[in-house]
Amino acid sequence: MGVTQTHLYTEEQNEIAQLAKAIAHPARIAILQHLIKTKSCINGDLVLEIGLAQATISQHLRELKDAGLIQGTIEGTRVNYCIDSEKWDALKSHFEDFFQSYADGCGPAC
Amino acid sequence: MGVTQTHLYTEEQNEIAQLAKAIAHPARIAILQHLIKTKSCINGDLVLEIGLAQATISQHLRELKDAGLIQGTIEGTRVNYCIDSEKWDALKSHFEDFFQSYADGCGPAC
DNA sequence: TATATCTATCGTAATATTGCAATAAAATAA
DNA sequence: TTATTTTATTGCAATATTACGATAGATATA
Repeated sequence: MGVTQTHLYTEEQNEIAQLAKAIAHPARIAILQHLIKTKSCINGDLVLEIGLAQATISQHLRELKDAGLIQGTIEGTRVNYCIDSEKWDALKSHFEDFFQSYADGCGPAC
Repeated sequence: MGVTQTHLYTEEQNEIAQLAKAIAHPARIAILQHLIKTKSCINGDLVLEIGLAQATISQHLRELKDAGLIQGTIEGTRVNYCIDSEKWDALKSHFEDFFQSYADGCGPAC
């Protein structure tokens, strides 16, 4: 128990859910918005910007990285993170399709 | 520890994250897609459609209800659930705005 | 080389989520 | 009234997430 039974669902359902989970934390939303605003940033910036510990920010960054939403390039002692535009577009169109599937309002039974 | 520090973030960031969390499970995606397809359905249908126990489905339905994404109307011994179109549109435009904010690709540092 | 800076990882604690059996609650049917 | 049907709730176990201090690793600077 306690573990999501992914085999019960379609690949699409699992993928949408996984992408949603990647952005299902306000710190990760804040990180993405900051990345969008500055177009590149480092872990240290985020520690000041957001009020979390360095280890926690690093953990959130890795989750976004694992989801493929961001990329990090090492620059000296720092790391420049930025949005992965391909994955971002994939996420975007996935959600657009999902939202688009509901268009005609509620059925007669409601 | 272990609890999300919502006070660190803007209301918008918390709201997007919360809505994302509501759809961050394949069972809930499957439920929403089924609701969209049939335009109304009941818990029992979903138990057959998805392979989860009745209690588990009921739990997921409540999470979607708590998020405001679905409504349930009692019909005899059954409950007709359907999408809440207002909240759906709110979710949609929230995500659209979020995705739209990233448009010009990666900055010079990447 | 020694020190400082920046990020990742490890270990740990607290809390949340997922899933199900058992049971309760509420309405219908016999 | 007494089943029957359908959904919600409770209680529990397993797993996942969130957060942070301590520490390791890697690079730059004195």
